[in-house]
Amino acid sequence: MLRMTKQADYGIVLMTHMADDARRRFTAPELSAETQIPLPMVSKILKMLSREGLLGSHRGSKGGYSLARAPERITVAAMIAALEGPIAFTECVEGAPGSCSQEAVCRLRSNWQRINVALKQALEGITLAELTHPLPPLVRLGGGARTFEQRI
Amino acid sequence: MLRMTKQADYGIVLMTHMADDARRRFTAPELSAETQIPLPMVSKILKMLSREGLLGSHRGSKGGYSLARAPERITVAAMIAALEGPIAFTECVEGAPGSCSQEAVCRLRSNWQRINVALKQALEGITLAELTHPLPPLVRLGGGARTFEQRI
DNA sequence: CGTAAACAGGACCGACGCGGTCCGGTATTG
DNA sequence: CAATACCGGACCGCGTCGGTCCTGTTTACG
Repeated sequence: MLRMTKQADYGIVLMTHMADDARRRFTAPELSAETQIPLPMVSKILKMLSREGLLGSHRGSKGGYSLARAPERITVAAMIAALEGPIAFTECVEGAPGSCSQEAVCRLRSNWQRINVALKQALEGITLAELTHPLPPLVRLGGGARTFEQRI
Repeated sequence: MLRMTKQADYGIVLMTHMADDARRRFTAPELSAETQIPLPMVSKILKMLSREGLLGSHRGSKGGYSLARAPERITVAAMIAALEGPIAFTECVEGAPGSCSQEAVCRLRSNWQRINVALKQALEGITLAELTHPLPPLVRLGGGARTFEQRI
């Protein structure tokens, strides 16, 4: 568990595919054929990404979608947030203060927030450009527990 | 989104409460009263944690649950895993090789695995003992993006 | 100017999992 | 033997996810 939705997964597959030819304009049918993801799904996801400003869209015949920014400037965090809302480990992290009845006495909240921030920053540290490399030489995630043993 | 289930959330609240008095034996009704979590829910969660070996249980009158190990030796990762299964960002990370049709051509898998490992290690780096401190002096998560910019 | 291609918006739907409850059984204490 | 408490599992409503479809509207091209 603790996994992201299939929509976000698909979305990242689509974006990665588009990043291979960053200036090209892709139609939904093309992307469906090239990624094997069913067309209606592709269409739905591209619409969301476009609405969220990660893709530019051009209507009409010869229309299609293209990356709104260079792949280096699109983070994994942004894609996930666009497709499944803000990244929040627990309800109390996401909600406005007061949404949790235990808030006053809950010692966990600050911990969750830290974990959440760390996860978010990890995902913000990975760009679409880096995803295009099968075994990226620089993935901004430490490989060992040591990496996380830092004082705040 | 990208959040853990309420069961895991509750479970960690319960465990944290128990860690306050690590050698005490708690009954489900007691814990329900002390945490405001409905009894049937508490009962269900404690059963799971016990089955997974994080709690010891004693039946009969004067029975109850107690921590199976010292709070320093119980990680957040273990609790989450016990309550909502293995930590897996995407299906392809969790499933046996072959479960994803795109596997051969998918360049993303290795990236997901790294992200997953990093997340897992972050959660493994936090112990129940640390959760009992409202603002723990040492939470094993970097506070800045720099922390993650390390070569593997 | 008409037609085809393609995006836009949103309704719609089935299925599954989550959150939550309840019950019958068994072990332990006194 | 009675009370307490864990154990296993059935059960259920409801929301969300995954997925489809339909009705516009915009644009290119002949």
